[in-house]
Amino acid sequence: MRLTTKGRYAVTAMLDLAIHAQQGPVSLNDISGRQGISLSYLEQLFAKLRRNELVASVRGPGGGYRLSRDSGDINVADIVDAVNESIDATRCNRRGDCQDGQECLTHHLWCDLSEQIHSFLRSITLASLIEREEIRCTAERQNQFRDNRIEAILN
Amino acid sequence: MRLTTKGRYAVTAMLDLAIHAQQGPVSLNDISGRQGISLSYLEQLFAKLRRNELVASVRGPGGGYRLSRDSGDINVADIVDAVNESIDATRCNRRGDCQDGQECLTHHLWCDLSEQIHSFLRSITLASLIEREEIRCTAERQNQFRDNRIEAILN
DNA sequence: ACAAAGTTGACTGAAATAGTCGGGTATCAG
DNA sequence: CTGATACCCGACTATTTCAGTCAACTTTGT
Repeated sequence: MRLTTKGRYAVTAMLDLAIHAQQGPVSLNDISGRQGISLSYLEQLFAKLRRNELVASVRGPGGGYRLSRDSGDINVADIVDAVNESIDATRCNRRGDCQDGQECLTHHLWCDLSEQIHSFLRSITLASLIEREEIRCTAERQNQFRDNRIEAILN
Repeated sequence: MRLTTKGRYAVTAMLDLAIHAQQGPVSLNDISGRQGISLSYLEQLFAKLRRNELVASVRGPGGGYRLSRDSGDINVADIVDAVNESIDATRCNRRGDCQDGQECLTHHLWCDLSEQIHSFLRSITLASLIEREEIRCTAERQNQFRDNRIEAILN
């Protein structure tokens, strides 16, 4: 089981997308700027998110990505699963053939842990994250930061 | 955050140790045979477990390892932490400087997840694992398997 | 036509994993 | 005393994954 920057970046980017969704499609360039994630890497991640039908793309100028469903219908487990092939804690992918074709001594423990993590992440939707105070603050700060940069470039 | 065979092997080996504890020190050779983990790799893992004072060693013939405290006082989180440096889900190790010295958009989410996983693993002791039906069965099967092998060698 | 944006595939340096190997040292049994 | 058993330790390695880059291409709005 792994949860690395790949999964974390994906969730962060999706949340950024959800926050700025009301202003039409959001380009990866904007997300890259606000969240400090390299554009090329975002492209890789969004290819997977698109294949898993979590986002839809709009090509051409003014294009970008949209959530493919309501932010209340997308949970964190969906996102992590889309980019990390799986966040399973067992070695055998829950098949139970971890040792010589039979269950290893700790098979059930890892199954339980996997279920625990999954149900936790499944219980958290993008919509519920947007509600949170700290996240609204952080998002506000990031917009501010971007505005300052734009101003600096224009002057 | 990672949970790989390193952590899984460590827990499995410690559980094996706990199960066979009443017959004096358990050698890594025995654990290796029963659990299908390479001896050299076990040595690496037990060096860390010993440094974290989860086990104590007895050298010489008839030696092996003992749990350094009661199996009810050793939980799974202790073991995983001893071999994997940490099972933290955040990028910043909870410092909150994940993006340009400030908290990233999803910082609190990963903190919550880390806490969730940790408290789950902390709630499970070796003693409580031994109680479980499936584990008793698996352990019994592994003893059987070993006895068969010994018999085969003797004939 | 041009530029903005997504789409795709190949590539790479660095790190971690999952071990192996070879030599130690302590200690007990005979 | 000697040998076998077991822990102890450091160096080494093949493989995989991560995290990211780069280049070329297609689609589409103005």
